[in-house]
Amino acid sequence: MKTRKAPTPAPPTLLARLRQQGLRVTPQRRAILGLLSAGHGHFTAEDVYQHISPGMPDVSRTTVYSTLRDLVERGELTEVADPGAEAVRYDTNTALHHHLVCLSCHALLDIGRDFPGLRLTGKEAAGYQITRHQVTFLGYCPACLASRPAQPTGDA
Amino acid sequence: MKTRKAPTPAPPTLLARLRQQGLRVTPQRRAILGLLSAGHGHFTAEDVYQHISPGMPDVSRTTVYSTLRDLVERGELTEVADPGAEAVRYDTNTALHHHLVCLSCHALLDIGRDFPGLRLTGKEAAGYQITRHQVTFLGYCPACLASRPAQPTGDA
DNA sequence: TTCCTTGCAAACAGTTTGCAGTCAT
DNA sequence: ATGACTGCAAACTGTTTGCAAGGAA
Repeated sequence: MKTRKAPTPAPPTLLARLRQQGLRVTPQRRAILGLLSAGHGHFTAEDVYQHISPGMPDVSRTTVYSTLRDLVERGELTEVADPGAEAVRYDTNTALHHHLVCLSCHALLDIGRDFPGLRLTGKEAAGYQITRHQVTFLGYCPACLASRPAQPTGDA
Repeated sequence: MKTRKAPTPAPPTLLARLRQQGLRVTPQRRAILGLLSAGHGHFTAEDVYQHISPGMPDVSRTTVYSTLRDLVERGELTEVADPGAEAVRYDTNTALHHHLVCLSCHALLDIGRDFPGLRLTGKEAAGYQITRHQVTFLGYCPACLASRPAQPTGDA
């Protein structure tokens, strides 16, 4: 999709940022980061591996895992909390946002805004230093709703 | 703590509820449910196993896992979402509440109230049937704060 | 008696690690 | 040239499954 356009000056990409942190830019990392930068998605390590394998037959899962871990450590990626999920999913959107998750198929949607009033009292915080908060809406996606015997509309 | 008081009529306990659903009450289940009912905690399967092993040397992890799964399926237990956690943690508090989690040691605190305004617009919900929501506050617990080189107070 | 439940052992999925060769710098 | 990075294979952890014996109803 990106076929040698005019020589635009390279923006301070994820790649550039990592290079500055002393990480070496290898073809594998280039591929992984390229995928992650391509759009805001939620990938599992396996997803990443499958996506880049075609164009890079030699990649190993090991490298994918280690690169993802490096990115998380550097705050360029966050892990998505999803009970019942088989594998860890990584979120390329590190800005404050929330999620809507399907309890059945684990489809994941971003909710790109924050909600006011999500603050704990000093007592509730119990000495914790809170760095962020995350709201997860749980439910059933349209597809799963269609193939289910109608969920009760909720009893609470 | 509960040492044979006056013969109060047995309340509709977890145990009773399960019996009604056709589940058989075995000593193993009695032990597991006893632990879970004892207080509102957050256990991993291994935790449960370790807790009941002393008084019941024959329990197997298999039974613990299968019982926990049954309980989740029946809505008597919920899985706690915690990115970075090694194992699934089960929450005996199925009422609407939220969590405060330590990013370092994964200590988990209940926030026993809801927050107003946590509703998605129809557009945001995108056809999902939302059944519940969950707020997770992430940060560092006092203990981890003490053993860390002072976290930045937060840049946002 | 019936068949749900248990526990063992083996299977599994996701992820991590040890190590020697390779490559970015 | 140097040491970070890679990839293979094996190790590991948490969890699930197959199956025969056992126990609740």
